[in-house]
Amino acid sequence: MALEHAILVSLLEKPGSGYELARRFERSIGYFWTATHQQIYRVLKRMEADGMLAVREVPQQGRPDKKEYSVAAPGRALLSAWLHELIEPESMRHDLAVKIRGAAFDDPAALVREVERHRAVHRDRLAHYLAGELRDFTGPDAPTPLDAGQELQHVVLRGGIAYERMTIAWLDDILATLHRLAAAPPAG
Amino acid sequence: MALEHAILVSLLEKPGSGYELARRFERSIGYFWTATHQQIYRVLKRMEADGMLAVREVPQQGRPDKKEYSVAAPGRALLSAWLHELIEPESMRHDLAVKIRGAAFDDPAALVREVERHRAVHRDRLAHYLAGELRDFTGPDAPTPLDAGQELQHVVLRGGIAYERMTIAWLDDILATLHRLAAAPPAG
DNA sequence: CTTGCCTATGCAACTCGTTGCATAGAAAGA
DNA sequence: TCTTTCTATGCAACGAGTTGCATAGGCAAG
Repeated sequence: MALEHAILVSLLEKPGSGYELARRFERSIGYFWTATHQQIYRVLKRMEADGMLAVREVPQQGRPDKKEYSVAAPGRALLSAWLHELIEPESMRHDLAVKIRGAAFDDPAALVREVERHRAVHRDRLAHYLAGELRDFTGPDAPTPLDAGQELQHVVLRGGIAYERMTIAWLDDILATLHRLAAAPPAG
Repeated sequence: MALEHAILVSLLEKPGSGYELARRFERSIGYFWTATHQQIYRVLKRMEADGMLAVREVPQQGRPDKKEYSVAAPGRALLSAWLHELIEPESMRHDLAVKIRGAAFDDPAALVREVERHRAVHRDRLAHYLAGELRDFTGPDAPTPLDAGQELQHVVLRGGIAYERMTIAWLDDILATLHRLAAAPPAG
């Protein structure tokens, strides 16, 4: 159950509403975790009922009121306990890999456009991460020196960058393989 | 719902029982997808009821009988339809990244052992993948030339290898960052 | 001879995560 | 003016995935 923990971290970094959290999960936190607003609202409600979070109703002008959540002491203790637990390393979980192995029983060439589409998405993500890195950590407008929290955010972002670069190189490898198979005589 | 598709691919590569599938999901298929035996049994039962799979009772000596599943024509059509669909690229989803950002609100140094543990797991996985690559694709006992299915399995395995290498490099980056933070004065 | 592991299948209960839908006021563009 | 988009929250239903437990014979180590 890591969504709880991701929410705690995000709210410690900055308190906010469910809606704001959902947008963060499309951006910085979403580099390594995704969640829809329904999931977030549901978990926020449960965590608040359990005393992990505090809520504050914030009236707004020209837009609906919001509920601003922040981390209460028990929530902080929960996060701390989790940080000291050992968690299992995760695997890749790529639908695309299933498709590629499945293509052996169908038409491999039909996958080319799909792989190219994925490549474009990952290329855009990489560009987005690199722009964020320049803006927040390595560019002229970035704070110097970085504090511990920023250093930790930066190393996570570097992970996202490395992941996208690796993925793009792999997708290129897949495309080269598909083209080789399409060019070669179809028997073995 | 990709577990269905992963099962179809695995059964097309070789028919087998739920138990055998569960073990494959710990190995080759598990490079990029995981599933427990309960999940697999449940999905197999549903897919068989839907006519996607055929079952054959296989009596065995010295061990319990097993149900050997194989892909029926509708299952093959289902897989083919999925292969021609466009799927969304996935994100990383690393618990560890959440922990690292959370460490800013706790003790960063306490994460060192956890990161080192993950590094050891990924190092072992990489060694395992490289051994498999040598055995099945690049070594002297590998078939030459590879057929299309083997080429596709190889490119998926290369993805796993690239992923593990990238992950190990990132974990080293994290360790270096944690040591730097521990050595530096704790203020900003 | 007892404990634990391997093969083999399965139920029950639960949480996690997705999809579709609904509400509702404000702003911006066609 | 009409439609779309943005902010903001939420329900209902379903499917995906996890955890604990149960059964049951064979095999091997202590």
